[in-house]
Amino acid sequence: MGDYLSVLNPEQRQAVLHTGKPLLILAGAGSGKTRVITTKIAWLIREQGLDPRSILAVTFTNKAAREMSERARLIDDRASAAMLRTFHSFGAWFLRRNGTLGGLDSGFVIYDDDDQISLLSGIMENASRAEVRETAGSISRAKDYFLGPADPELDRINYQPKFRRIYAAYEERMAKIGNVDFGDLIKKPVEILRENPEVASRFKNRFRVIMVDEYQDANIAQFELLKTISGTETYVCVVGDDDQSIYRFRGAEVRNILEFPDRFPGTEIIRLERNYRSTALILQAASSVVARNQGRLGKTLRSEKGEGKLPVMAFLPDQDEEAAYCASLIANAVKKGGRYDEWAILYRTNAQSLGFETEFLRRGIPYRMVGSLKFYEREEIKDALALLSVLVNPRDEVAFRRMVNKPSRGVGPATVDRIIGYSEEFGSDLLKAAGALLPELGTKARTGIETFNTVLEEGKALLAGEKLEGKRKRGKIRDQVPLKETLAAGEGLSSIVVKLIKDSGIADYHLEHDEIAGNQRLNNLQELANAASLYALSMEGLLEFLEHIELDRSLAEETAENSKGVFPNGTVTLITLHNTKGLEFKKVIITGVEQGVFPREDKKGEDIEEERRLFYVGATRAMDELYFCCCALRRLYGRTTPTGPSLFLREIDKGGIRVIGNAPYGFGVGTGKPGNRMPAVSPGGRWRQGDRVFHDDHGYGAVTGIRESDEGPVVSVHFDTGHETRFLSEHQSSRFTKISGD
DNA sequence: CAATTCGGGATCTGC
DNA sequence: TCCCGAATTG
Repeated sequence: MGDYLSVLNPEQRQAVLHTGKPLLILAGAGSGKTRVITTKIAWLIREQGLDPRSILAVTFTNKAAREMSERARLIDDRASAAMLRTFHSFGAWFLRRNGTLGGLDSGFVIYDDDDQISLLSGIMENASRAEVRETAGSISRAKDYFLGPADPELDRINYQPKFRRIYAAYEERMAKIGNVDFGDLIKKPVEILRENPEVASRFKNRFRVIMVDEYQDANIAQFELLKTISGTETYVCVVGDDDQSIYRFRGAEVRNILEFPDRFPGTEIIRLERNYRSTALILQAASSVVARNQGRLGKTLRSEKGEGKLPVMAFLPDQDEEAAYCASLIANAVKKGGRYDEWAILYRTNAQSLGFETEFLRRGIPYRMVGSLKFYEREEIKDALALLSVLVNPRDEVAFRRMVNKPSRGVGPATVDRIIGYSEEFGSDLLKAAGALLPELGTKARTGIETFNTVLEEGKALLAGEKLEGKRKRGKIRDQVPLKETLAAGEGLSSIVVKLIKDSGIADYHLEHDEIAGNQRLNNLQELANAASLYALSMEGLLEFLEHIELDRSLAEETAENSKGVFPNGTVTLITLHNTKGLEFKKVIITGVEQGVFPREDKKGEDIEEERRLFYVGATRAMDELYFCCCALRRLYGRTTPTGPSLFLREIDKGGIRVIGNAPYGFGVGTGKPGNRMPAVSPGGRWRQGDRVFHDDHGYGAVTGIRESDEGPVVSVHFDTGHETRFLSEHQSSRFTKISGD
């Protein structure tokens, strides 16, 4: 037996060697599940003589898919022929080949949330922005649950009677356009497979082994997809951890993992409970919180690393101090010989990253931000992508609307509506409809449409004629471009990206429109062109490029990161808690662990359980050191609000942590070091008699007293208007702003 | 049609 | 606080 098996512990080996019945691997954080999956793939090929092409491994993120592919290949090269994809990319792959069975042309573009909202706002004409957003969310959720507009159960998603009608209209519109949204990437394949048993059996025969990673994040539609492509002979193996299910908000269904044994009869379960990543004290802190959840299978993680250092709970006055504290921790550690890349700063929402960025820039601490680089959400990038979308799919109403009059070409909304109404006669082809409508338009609109059409036609010609005259044409185009040297066409597909953004005037538009960031915007467009250079200059290449962008937003991050230069000690990672899934760091600081921030104020019931799992995920990223930061004041929505320690901090075993700074009154701990007391905390936490306060309704006032009650400290306030009030410092503090005192 | 102003809402989380 | 869309204005 190969020595690649000897590095496994008994449970891992058991999981790798398991065959026959369906298998559910319950893998705690840091228990080596990726190693198990990759080893299993290699083992199946090597020892079981399986054709790699008959193995399908599904993950949720592209990062995970890439990592898995690399690691499997390291053990056995043939693993590269196995199909390793995310659920969504598998769906897209399926639809490109079999979409016609469901009335879908293979040249579809994937709509993201914004596009979805744009499309929907055309249907819900009088609705507010928020309402459209909400409805778009409902439609996505419905698709996650595999519910169509006619489904009786649809009420559970959105009980409004009109929702069905809107959902149906949306589907109809989308079908006419010939594109798909994220939900369709899962839902449509299932529908096609159900309606075409011969296709389904082809898949059931092709895939002898199907593995699903992070199974706790699967939604109902994804479960259905798994069901429809796995036959009686297919070996199904799912790996997951119910404690790490953090995507309920987008339809993930923990029940999938809880009920897996029922849905796949004969399932065997293997638990991986040895944790190789974190110290025992870190696991203890993480587990003591997640253990409060009701709906969980329950498992005991044991550390293989020894007790380690006490996790730290740092209480800080405000978010500026929080950033300063983190910066000092890191700077000191690096001074002692540590590396920047040992550290990660975790936060609940992207908005929290700003303070750290400022502080790190000021102190010269190198950092990188993961995930939040909303590169593809930038206006100029979306514009360029919309142009490319119209090129591959001239029925793309959303993209057409966005770009036909941008920059302004005298094509007003009335004209656009006419074109769209007229497009029926041209199989919804908007470019053809616009062309046909030309004679009826005024001079301004006519020249505008002509320009737009010409740009796209030339683009199309460039795509189609590449083999014959690609080189010659490229030269010519470069000459006619008015713009400075800033945008350079490179290899392959990048030439067409550059051509479109120049000729359409979008590059100039952004350069001039935004005096401050104009150049940056141009750089971003260049970045997009650079990314495109990896793809072939053809329709297929363009489709691949667009699909990659929609499904894997990390693409631009990597290029942007490379240009930053090399740091000898690496960079600190700034990252949202959600984005840390699957990652690990030596030292982790979880920031903003305050009630109202994490968990957010509006979370309760099952949502709180999900936040707890998120806490668990974050804490178990840490290998050696773990810190929690909790501020007494935080600026939220531009307003400074008093905040209290998160529920989760209260749930941690106080024996297993070290406290730094002033824990609020009633928190249950003094200061970390006995005998070295910090100044006594005031009753009522941050409130003291004599403090000046401000209240939105009553204006200015002063704290007149604090007394204890069953529910915690009660603060009395006398307003300058004469009005008297009392509030529970614990719960209602957020309505009062302290303006003096300390 | 573009520039300016005003007011309200937003910040979750992400394939 | 900031950003975006709608309304207002030139």
